[in-house]
Formats: sequence, structure tokens, C-alpha cells
Amino acid sequence: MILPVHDRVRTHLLQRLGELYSLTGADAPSLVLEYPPNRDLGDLGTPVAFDLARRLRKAPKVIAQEIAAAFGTLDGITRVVAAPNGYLNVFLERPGFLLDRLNAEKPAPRQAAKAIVEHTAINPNKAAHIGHLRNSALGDTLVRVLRFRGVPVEVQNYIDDTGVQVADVIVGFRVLEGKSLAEIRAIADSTRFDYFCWDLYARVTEWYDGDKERLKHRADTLHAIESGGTDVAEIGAFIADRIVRCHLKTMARLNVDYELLTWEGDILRLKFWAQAFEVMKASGAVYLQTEGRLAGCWVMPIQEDPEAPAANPESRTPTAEGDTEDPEAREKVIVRSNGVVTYVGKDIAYQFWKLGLLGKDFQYRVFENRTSGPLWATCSTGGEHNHPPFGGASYVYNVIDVRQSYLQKLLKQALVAAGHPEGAERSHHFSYETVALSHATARELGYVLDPNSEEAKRPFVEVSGRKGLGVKADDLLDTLTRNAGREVAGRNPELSEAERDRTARMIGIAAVRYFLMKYSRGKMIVFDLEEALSFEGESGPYVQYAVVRANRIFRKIQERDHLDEQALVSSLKDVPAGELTGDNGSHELWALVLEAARLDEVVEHVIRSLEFSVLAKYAFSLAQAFNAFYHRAQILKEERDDVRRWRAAGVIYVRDQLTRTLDLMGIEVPSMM
RNA sequence: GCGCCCGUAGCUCAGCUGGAUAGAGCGUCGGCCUUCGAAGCCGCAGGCCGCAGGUUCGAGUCCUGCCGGGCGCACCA
Repeated sequence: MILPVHDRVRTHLLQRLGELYSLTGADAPSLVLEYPPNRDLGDLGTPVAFDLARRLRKAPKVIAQEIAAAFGTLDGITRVVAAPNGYLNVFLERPGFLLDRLNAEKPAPRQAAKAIVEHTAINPNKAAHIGHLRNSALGDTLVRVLRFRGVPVEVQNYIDDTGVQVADVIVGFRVLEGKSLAEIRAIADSTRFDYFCWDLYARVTEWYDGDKERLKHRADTLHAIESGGTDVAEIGAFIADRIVRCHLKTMARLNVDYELLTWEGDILRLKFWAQAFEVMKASGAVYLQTEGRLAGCWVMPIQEDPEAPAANPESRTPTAEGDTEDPEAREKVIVRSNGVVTYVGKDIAYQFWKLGLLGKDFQYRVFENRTSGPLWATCSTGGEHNHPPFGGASYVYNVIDVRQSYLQKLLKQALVAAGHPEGAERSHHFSYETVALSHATARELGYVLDPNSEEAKRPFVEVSGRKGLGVKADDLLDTLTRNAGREVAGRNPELSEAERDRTARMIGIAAVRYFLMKYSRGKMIVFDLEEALSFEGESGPYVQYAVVRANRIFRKIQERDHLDEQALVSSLKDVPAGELTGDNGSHELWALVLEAARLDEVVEHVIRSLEFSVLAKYAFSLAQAFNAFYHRAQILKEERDDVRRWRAAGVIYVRDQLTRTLDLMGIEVPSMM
């Protein structure tokens, strides 16, 4: 890892700057550390002299030379030079750097402040599709990178079991199909239930479209779910439970896991909202609108800038240029005039709970026992006594697509208005663009659209669960795994069927997860099946392949030289290191090692920007650099013993770092492929 | 109308709190398997970084305006 080196260099330089120019505290320049374009120039570099040039009235080059001359010595640094253009470049002590990392790459220290990451949150009424997968892949990677940096994370999956979507499937079963709970149970036991509901849901939508009067069934069903105690509610609970189990299975295939399932029904039954409502009324965050279109509703004023600190009542009055606008457009309904709380209200209560600001808790039951331990779910009554503590986090990340930005903004605003600006600050909307389908893929799924329609003119087709249009997650994984299996079998005919399937599964996961990760989150993914099925070029399997080849080298070294990795590493301190220091004429091995060391820096950047394409690109470029090195430099067959050993050591480190990087993306490395 | 996001090679996209010659994959064309595994490697071609101003020693990156596209702005979730 490289960050500790950054810290030491930075501290040392700041100290020197203080001595040289009396620049301390607020006067101290920001010390940006970067990597010179090639290793001849140095290993770390900083443009700090440019920053100081004006203040000191000296040329950058002169300043860089003065700092270099005054640098003195620092453990792990061989020399510091002023580049002719004004950069200040630092050279690292290479063999020591690599050996330190090979011997003890320690995990980041565990931090005290807990983070809650909520992701997935698929309506429990149909199978998961490619759009949901983007959410889960991003969410799960977020969990992994946070843990990598030592942050304790609680992963929650929110289950909207009382919403319109579940209601629609209930209507499908009861009204369209005329099924009882027992019959539905029989269907669930004998079919792919999430697939069955996928089709049924699409049929219900069509049926509603045929006659708007039929929407009354939805309203009645929703009401029945909320009141509870009826067989309609029981059917709803059954469907949600079964579908959630399907989703969990799908996500488990992708190495995605959770600690807690939070059920919306429990938020209702336990009256979380009532509690939050009191807090918000008391703080004036919501008020009862007495006139106009929204008369009888409890509303929250919408601020222009929710990031601004605590609302003062005056700021509510529209400014002069805003006078012409409808003032009611600046109010968001939280409780409807019929007394029913909106989604926003429920979410506010949930968010309060996540941050430990509600003063109420769920009860908890074990939803499922896994090898890794129990998966917990919320419940309203009869919960277990011995459950881990949930909620009350210092930081909250809500992984939800960009279309929910407005609501997430309201959530923060509610926190500020209720007197918790720090809670708003610690709430992050992890927003990302949606996944659409390419026209080719939509066509492949049997979706026909009118060539003269607006939709046909767009470069993509929107995924729609409502229409039953989308690539189902399990179908995609099946196809990927099947393709991978064919390849694996062709390349490794000696493999057992079980081993082949295991490998194919790992490759399939790598392909999907990498694909969903490589685009920046602000970019819509136009999903094309053919493109996603490619295992070549910038793909998850490419990165896996690099690690597999690296591993094979060591298997062979072990077989041939009877030298295990530990013994190899231990032997190095007495072996001439010209191959690494550049004395042999090439910096290639060192460049690879240095790049591999950057994982912690990359992760830091990823967390700061919540931009995971950075992680994907890092994995890919490191794999690429390794492949190029591997192609050019002999390892096994290298005759010079010192060269062979140092190359092997470098490859061990690169392999380990690549393996860690893949793990952060939920990707495993097969033993062969 | 207001708000947010996107615009970089033929296509799909990276490009860090501004820094050294703007990168990758795919596609095209041409090489490399008797060699640690070709899911690989090497090379050629391909760029007014949407447009116009501004800030800066330095702008693809920051600011303003404009153009083009997407999304959001319900007593839905």
C-alpha cells in the first residue's frame, strides 16, 4: 500500500517548507502527490514549486532545487530531485519497499463509527432484472471498499412489502387468476415463482390499461395490506416473503449479501412514522396546510438549497422573482388529507432510525440461517432477544438510482428541519443512472415497438418491470455461466464437471459485476447482451485470467524448484536487486510493483468520489500491465537467479493486490480457466 | 418553466482535490502460438475534449452563457 509513504513524504516536505520559507499552518501549500509519467523521472512527484512561485517571487525550478537540496534524508527515500520544468520528484528505495509489502500488508485499522449501506431494495413482486443488478453490484462494492478502509458496515435491504407493486400481483392472483392462498402456495412450490410473478405483473398492468375502473382493485388491496388481518394481507405477506427469498438466492449467486432486511410493514405497524411525525411537528418541519389545493395535508416546505444550514422561517417566503410561481409547488405532501402517510414520510422515519434519531427500534427475527451466520429481518412482535444492535449509524449511504434524487434531497432537508443538520451531512445518496436496453437486445427479448413511435427513435429502450420488459438477472447469469463453461471445458478437458461448473460460475460473475462497474455511475448503461457476453478486452474475465496465469507460474516454480513463496521472499534480502532498481536497464518490474501498491490510494479515491469505475479501471490496467510484463519478461526460464527471484517476487505482489482488488468487486479467482 | 446529470477517437467509455506528450476496449488494417496458457501480446490508422467567453504560471478538468440529449419536479413509490 502506498498511502503511508505519501503521508511520510508529505509530512517531511511540509516540515522542510516550514524551515525554508516559514510556511506553516494556513500558509502551508497543499501538497499534491502524483506519479511522474515515467520511472526515469521519479516515483512520486509534486508540483508544489508552481504553487509557491508567485508567493516567493522565484522561478518554480529554483524553488524545487532549494527544496531538493534541503530535503535531507528520509527512511525509504533514496533521493529527491528538481526536474528542469519545476517538478519536485522523489525516488523510493525499491527493494525495501517491495519486501515490506510482501512481508506485512496490514489491513486498515478498524474505525469506531459505523456506516449503514442500504441497497438492492427490489419490490418483492417479481424477478430481479439487470437494472436491479446495477444497484446491488454498486451497493455491495461500496460495502466492500468501506470495510477495506476499516469502516464497520451494516448492510440493509429494504423490502417494500406494502406498496403498489405487491398489491398489483395480489390483484393478479386473486382477481385475474381467482387463486386462494393455498393455490398460490402450490404455484410457488412448483414453479420459478419470481418468473411466474414477472409475467403475472405484466398481465395485470395490461388488464388495468383495458379499463381504468379496475384500478379500484389496487386501491382496495393496498388498503387491505395496510390494515392487516385479512387473507388479502396474508397473501401479500406470502408473496413478498417468497419473492424476497428468490432475490436473496439471485444475489447470493453474485456474492452479494446483507445483514438485515428491513420491512416497510414493520415501520408502519410499529408506528415509526407517528414518532417521527411528532418530532417534525415540534420542530416546525411540517405544518398543516389549511387552504388551497393542499388543504388538510401536512406538508413540508421545499427549500431551494437543502444543503444550506437550518431553515429560518423567513426563507420560506418566496423572493420577488418567485412571486409569480404557485406557492403550493414549493410544498411536499407528507401526510395526505385522508390521514395516510406518503412514502416520503415513511422514508423519513426510516432515515431517522438509521441515524439513531428516532428513539424507537424494531424487533428482530432470524430470516434465514446461512453458513456465514444468521440473516436478520425486522418484525413487529415476538422478536428474539439476542440480536446484534441494528441502526444508530454514524453514516448512511442510500444506494438508489438518480430518479430518486428529489426524494433523497427531501430526506436530508427533513433532517435539517428537525434539528439534525449533522445527520443530513452524514446521509449520502449514492446515486447512479439507470440501465436501459439496446434495441437489439429488446428485440431479442421479443419486444416489438412501433417504428414511428418516439421510443423507436431513441438510442435505447427503457427497462420496465411493469411491461415485463427486461433481462432477468438469473437468465443473464445462466447464459454467461453456460458460455464460460463451454470455454472452460474446451481449454481444460481434464476438469471434473463440478470443478468446471464452479469455475464457469466465477467467470460469469466476473463478467457481470465488472460490466456493471466499469461505467461511471452518472452514465446510463445501454445494456447489450452480445457486448456483455464478451470475455475479451476490458472485462472481468480478462483480469481473472491475469491472476490465473500468475498463479500458474508459482505452481510451476514450486514443482520445479521446490521453492515456496515464503522461502522465495525470505531469500531476497541477500539477492542483488538490479532488476528492480533499474540497474539492469529496465524499470518495468518496478513500475508494475509501484502500480500494484496503489490499491489503498485508489480505494480512498473511490470512497471520496463514490466512483467505482475508477476501481474497475485500476484492476484492468494493472492486469494489462502484468500481461505485458509477463509476455516480455521470462520468469520461470530466466537463467539469472537474482533476476528470476525478483521478478517472481514482484509478480507475487501484483497477483496479491489484483486478487484483493477483484475481491472488492465481489469477484473470485478460479484456479484455472 | 425550474433543478440535476451527460456531451472526449468510427462505436462504447476512462481521465484523481486543475499539472509533465489526451488514454482504454470494441471495430478496421498488419504482425506474434514447437516458447511460464493466444480469454493473451505487439504495431498502424483514427481527437477544433459540443460551441463561445472567463479564471490561472497551467483547463478535458474550475466559472458564466449558449447548443444538443437524458432524467426529475403527484394527496405514486
